[in-house]
Amino acid sequence: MVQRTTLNMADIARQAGVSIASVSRALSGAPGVSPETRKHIRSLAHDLGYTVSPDAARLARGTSGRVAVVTPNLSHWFYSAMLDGIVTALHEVETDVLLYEVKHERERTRFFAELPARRQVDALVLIALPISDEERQRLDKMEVAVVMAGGVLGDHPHVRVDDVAIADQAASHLLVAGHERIGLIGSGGTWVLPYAAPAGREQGYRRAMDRWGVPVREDLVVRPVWGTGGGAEGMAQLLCLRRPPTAVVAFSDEVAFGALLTLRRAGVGVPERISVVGIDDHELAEAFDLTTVRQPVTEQGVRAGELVRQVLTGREPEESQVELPCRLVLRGTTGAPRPT
Amino acid sequence: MVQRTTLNMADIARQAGVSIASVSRALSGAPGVSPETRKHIRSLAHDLGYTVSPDAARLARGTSGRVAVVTPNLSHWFYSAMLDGIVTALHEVETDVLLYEVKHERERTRFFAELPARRQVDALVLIALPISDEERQRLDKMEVAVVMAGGVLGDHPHVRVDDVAIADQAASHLLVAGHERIGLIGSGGTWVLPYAAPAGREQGYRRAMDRWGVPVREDLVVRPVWGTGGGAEGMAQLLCLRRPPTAVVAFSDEVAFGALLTLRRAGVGVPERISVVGIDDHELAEAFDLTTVRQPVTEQGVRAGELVRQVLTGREPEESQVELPCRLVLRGTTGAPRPT
DNA sequence: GTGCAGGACGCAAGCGCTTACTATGAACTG
DNA sequence: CAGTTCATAGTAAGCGCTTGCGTCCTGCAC
Repeated sequence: MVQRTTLNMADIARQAGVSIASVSRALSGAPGVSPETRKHIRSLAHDLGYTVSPDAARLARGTSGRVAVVTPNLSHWFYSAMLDGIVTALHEVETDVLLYEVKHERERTRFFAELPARRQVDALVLIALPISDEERQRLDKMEVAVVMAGGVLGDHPHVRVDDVAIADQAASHLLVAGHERIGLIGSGGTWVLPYAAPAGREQGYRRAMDRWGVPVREDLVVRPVWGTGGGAEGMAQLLCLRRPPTAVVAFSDEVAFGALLTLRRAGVGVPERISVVGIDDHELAEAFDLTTVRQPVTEQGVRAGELVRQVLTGREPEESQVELPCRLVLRGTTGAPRPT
Repeated sequence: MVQRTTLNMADIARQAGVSIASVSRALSGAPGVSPETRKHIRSLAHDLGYTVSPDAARLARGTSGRVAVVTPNLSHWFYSAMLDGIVTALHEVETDVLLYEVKHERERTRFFAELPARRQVDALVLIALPISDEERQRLDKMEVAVVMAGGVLGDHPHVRVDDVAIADQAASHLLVAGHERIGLIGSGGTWVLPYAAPAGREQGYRRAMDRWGVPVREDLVVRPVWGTGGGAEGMAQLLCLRRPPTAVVAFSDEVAFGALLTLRRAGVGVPERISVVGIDDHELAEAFDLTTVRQPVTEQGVRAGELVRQVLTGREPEESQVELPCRLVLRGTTGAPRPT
């Protein structure tokens, strides 16, 4: 026997001198109560500090007004900026967010295995999380709506940027400036399931080079592990070459930061000797004075949140596969190649 | 009438040829069912992909196994690293996390006003969120457990670092190296309710100076707005002085990053001409080669998560006011003052 | 053989809501 | 003035679970 501890809908009903049903209707906005009654009940509820129990409501109604957001990582800028957008958008429509972090392969497997337990949510937002076919099938079989933020997942609604185009822009910028020996610090991909971005971005780099008729020198393409450390290492690798590149495209800003660190330590002038362009426009890119191609991360999150809302509202969203534009942000780490 | 869409406990009961009560007991681990029956029911439930509805369980039982985490900001490193720790710790004990972001004063007010609605959670974790007295009282009156992560809140359990000590360490490092003209880039505090860190850190700076008998020159103390931009501006301000400092303590690493940018642009050698020390050990501090005082952020989150668990388990935590140690991380932005 | 303890299980009363259905009376219509 | 209509309000049947209590049965002591 659990001690009754909070106010009840019945308490409100009693005090207002109406039935529980009326209270429910008044509070939920459903029709069937006169404006005055509604107002009276509402103000009473407010004064008493009463609010409808979401759990009971969910049980009775069948939907929870709750959404789960699943992210592979919380402490990295990209994911948290995305999350920020999602939460902001969802907050506006009074939708609660349940947060799940699945860092490792194992956790992911487990998460999807336990997914049925999560039927406490109406929808699932995946932040750039790659999943296996089997997991996708499980998802499809469930009655939750699924939205992908920062990627693609079958026919589910999604929001993302064009990774190929984004890297193409980065490389093109260097090509336009006259660079030819352009390196790429890509990503080693230590994941079991591949994230979409690395492959797409490498492809974009190659596409741009192709278009300009500049052959890709494979020794200028390195793939260290992801992150600042990897960037530093990758850059070091490139510096060891007989003829280092005059410019590099970094797979992401974080990688570029690492590359810049190596260059600074090596006493290599940026952009005099080597130009560096990143991808993402990390919140600290400006502090590094890094030229980069900006992808609107928080906005992607917001859009994803809106997609969720639309899907939940029932009406099929006008446009459920959103692709946001990216654009070059010129700062101080790129310039023309030094005349030989 | 909502269409029954998922499996029911009744479905399982029927198939297993037992009563609903037995299924509930078998699945929840409660006593009262024979080991064989339990096993049978469990495997059946597993095969059918059935899981107990958390909502119904909560309704019937009165507790939700859900915790709300409230943060003023999601996209900044500090908060998301903290969140990361909290989520990780809570994930281990199967506690779901509801996430709330309250960016502005107004949202905060609203959040606390609506708090009763949140009785869907068993506990509340506040990430370094300053709240008003009135709000605190509301909190105290509610039956939720409250844990503060990265700060103090009345007698509630909390995890944090000593901001005074942390800034003291930063300044001392410079003093030991022989600096005397040490600037402070603090924080302007545009918040209505003051965050604890700024004041504490400024105090720590002053304490260290005092201890070394070095008078604080007020013109060397600037308080721009928080963040990288503020840091850049604050540093610029200091550079304008007739005699700029030979070293600066930045209120946080992000501020230090901005300061470094200004110095680089101004062509001022770091640390030859000016040393810079930050506070926090931001995930990118290493990329900036920034000397800083490290505070264990994610770990604070983890500890906060553990506090929640303890509080929820009922047993009063052995130690509910945790203060984690910080330590200087030497990197390349500090050195001895240049001999005059 | 009788009595009793105790384990395994079913019954049924909620938990706090939503909502289909029904009742009531006021406002209209012809 | 009877006959309708319609807005408002109440009744009560669940939603899917937990749990106190009662029942039954087996095993054992006397």
